[in-house]
Amino acid sequence: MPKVKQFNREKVLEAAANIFRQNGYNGTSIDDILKATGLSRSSLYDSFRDKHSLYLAALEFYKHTENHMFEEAGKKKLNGIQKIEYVFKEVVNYLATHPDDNGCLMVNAAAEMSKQCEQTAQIVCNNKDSIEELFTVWLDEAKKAQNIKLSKPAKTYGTFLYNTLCGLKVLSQSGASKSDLNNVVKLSLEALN
Amino acid sequence: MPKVKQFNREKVLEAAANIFRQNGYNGTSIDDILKATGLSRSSLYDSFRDKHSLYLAALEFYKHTENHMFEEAGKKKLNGIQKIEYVFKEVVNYLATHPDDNGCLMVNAAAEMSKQCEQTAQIVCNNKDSIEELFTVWLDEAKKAQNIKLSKPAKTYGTFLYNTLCGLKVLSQSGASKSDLNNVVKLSLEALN
DNA sequence: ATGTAGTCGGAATAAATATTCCAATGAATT
DNA sequence: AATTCATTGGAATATTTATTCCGACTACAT
Repeated sequence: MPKVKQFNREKVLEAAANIFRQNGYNGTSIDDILKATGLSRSSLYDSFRDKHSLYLAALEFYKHTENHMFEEAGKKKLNGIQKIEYVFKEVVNYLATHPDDNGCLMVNAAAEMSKQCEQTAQIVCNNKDSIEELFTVWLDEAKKAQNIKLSKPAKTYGTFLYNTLCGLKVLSQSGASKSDLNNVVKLSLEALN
Repeated sequence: MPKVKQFNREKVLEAAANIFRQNGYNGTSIDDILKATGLSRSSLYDSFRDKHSLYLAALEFYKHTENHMFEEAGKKKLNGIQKIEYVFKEVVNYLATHPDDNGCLMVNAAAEMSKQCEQTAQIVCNNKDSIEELFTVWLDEAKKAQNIKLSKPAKTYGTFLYNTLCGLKVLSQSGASKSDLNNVVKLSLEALN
């Protein structure tokens, strides 16, 4: 049998996602990636085809990571509203405690790449749809349990909450403090009537 | 007297801002800029120093353009709330009617450059502060005129509205429809109690 | 008309870039 | 121990990049 893989694919994708998040796609060189992932040049091209394919793989990985956090929230013994609160608390906490991480790879991808790369646009769009949908499900859950009464379709509020989420990720890159972010979350949640 | 300038500085900055908005800083080459602005290579370096300085100048120009629209809203015979409504309507309309413009240069700069370039971070931060402040003034105005009663400091709502604004600019790059954007605005404005 | 000084076009440069290629390495099976 | 083959390091390549430089041009005051 041949030599076994010396690197862990998930660790590599995580490191790649981090470096792309910091510098953007066009701002990250192959050498940057090699340094960040510890990969050899050959391994990168052998296992991930090229820089662009690695970027898309890292973006997908990032999406799954974030979705995983959302699904964890979904499994908790909380009502719909509390799940939403939990998710926003997690996001704000992450943004505030990782000031050097340059926000969110997905938002950065939407800003930098969605008009240059159709595949990125697809991932960004799918991500929006799935998170929006998750919010919507939780809102319907809360409505059925009579924790809340929505004067509009739940989907409308789902979009609103996703908009808040995207805003937070930009705001954290624009010099906002943690209490700023918390206040935004508080007002957004109070808007659910 | 020497030959007079053959190009209009504002037009150049506008064209530069547009191409940077579409491709990002690192995604835009000098050749892209020359094509977009009609400038000669020599003129670019003579009049704008280098690519990076041109980027910062274009970002400042973009900021002034957006601020101008906001100040126009401020001059209208509208109450505070109506001014806010007007501004959001303008933004949504622009985003929806310019699908190829890749959103907002300021948001894209925050995402792509704020961690790589201290000067960009400064401009982004100043922009946040001034727009937030404008919202806050208008909210205070509306409160004084008893068009609204705010249960929290006006500044808190100002930040919230700026967050909504940033969200909209990301959302429009993530496949959201115009009615999605309108619904987000509607819910955000209803949150002002 | 002539001189002046900023403008322009494009060649030249120098550096950075993504990607390919190949020989050497090393882990696991036989 | 020998064989196997993916992995690895690094040199080599080809392209793109930002920037500089210089000669030609042109609009204006004299």
